[in-house]
Amino acid sequence: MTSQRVKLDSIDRKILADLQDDGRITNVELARRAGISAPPCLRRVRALEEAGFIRGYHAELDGVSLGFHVTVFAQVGLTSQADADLRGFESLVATWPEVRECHMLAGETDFLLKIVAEDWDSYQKFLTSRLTPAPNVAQIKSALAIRTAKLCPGVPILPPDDEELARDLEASGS
Amino acid sequence: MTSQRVKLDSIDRKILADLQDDGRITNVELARRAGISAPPCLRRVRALEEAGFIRGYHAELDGVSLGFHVTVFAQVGLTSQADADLRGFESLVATWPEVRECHMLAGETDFLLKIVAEDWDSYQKFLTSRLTPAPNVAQIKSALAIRTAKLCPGVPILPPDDEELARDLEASGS
DNA sequence: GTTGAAAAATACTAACT
DNA sequence: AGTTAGTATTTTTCAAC
Repeated sequence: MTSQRVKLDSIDRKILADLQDDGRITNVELARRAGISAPPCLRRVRALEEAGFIRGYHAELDGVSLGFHVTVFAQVGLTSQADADLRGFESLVATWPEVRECHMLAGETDFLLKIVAEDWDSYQKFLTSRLTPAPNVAQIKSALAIRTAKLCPGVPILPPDDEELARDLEASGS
Repeated sequence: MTSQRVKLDSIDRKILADLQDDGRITNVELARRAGISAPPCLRRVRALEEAGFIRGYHAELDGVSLGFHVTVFAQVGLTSQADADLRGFESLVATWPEVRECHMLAGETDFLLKIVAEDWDSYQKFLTSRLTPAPNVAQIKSALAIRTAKLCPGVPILPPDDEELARDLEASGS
């Protein structure tokens, strides 16, 4: 962690894109795709982890196969918009495993929650026993997701084109 | 792929929960936590992958560090609700890397898109050059996410409690 | 200070019990 | 499902630019 790289070169971007695409790729394959040998590739990965560019690694599970048939986006409005109350709601939501995402929206100072449940009944139970009675909750609008057409993890990081990669490879080799 | 396990026992659930939490966990550590030895643990993982419970593995990247400062939830209404038109929109959206998720919502037959961009300008550019001119798009409501308070990947699968795990371990050992 | 190469440790895979 | 042996990968150490 001694060297905090200020800027990512195209090799780093290629590594990050490949790791987001396949989190269990072997280091040698990752190095081969990036055009460098394995040891410096592993050092770059460790550095990227230490620097916080990589937050972790996760298996992507199939929700439907595991019995989670319902995804709901709930828009929650609060009565108080004081910072302490907003943080309090976020802290409470963080303790509920059904809530997978919690985003604070601009303009109307309310939250968008992505909630995953086994079926509609269990979601209703969560709604009435957890979310509705929570402090500061003024209104809830639930939108059921019929089907998920696309579900990409992470960010739209693009692997560098061959030209850029070749240039940085030459720069790192000289 | 010969044995399609019809039901998951608590050991499988423990394995899935651990893999979702840490996708690069070693097989020996995974086996240790599940209470079985490494080879059968790896066989279970392969079976879970073949059966489709595990869709893949991904590195979780930090969007802000990588320059993606904007997350927008766009609610898109279409003019035509014919199945072919819905599928056509989904297919088009699938080609845009900025769109990370696309969910079809119930009731109003429109879509909720999760869009990640570098800044507000690049989002506007995407909006005017890609989404707005797309066929069948009638209206778009954009909601900017100020901050993301919670972002859990996947599903709320719970690791089995020790009692249930001990029972299944005894059953598998006999 | 970073990269490339080689050796030691570890984990994974495939057999058999 | 557990054990053992073979293979491959990761990790560490060292030399070179």
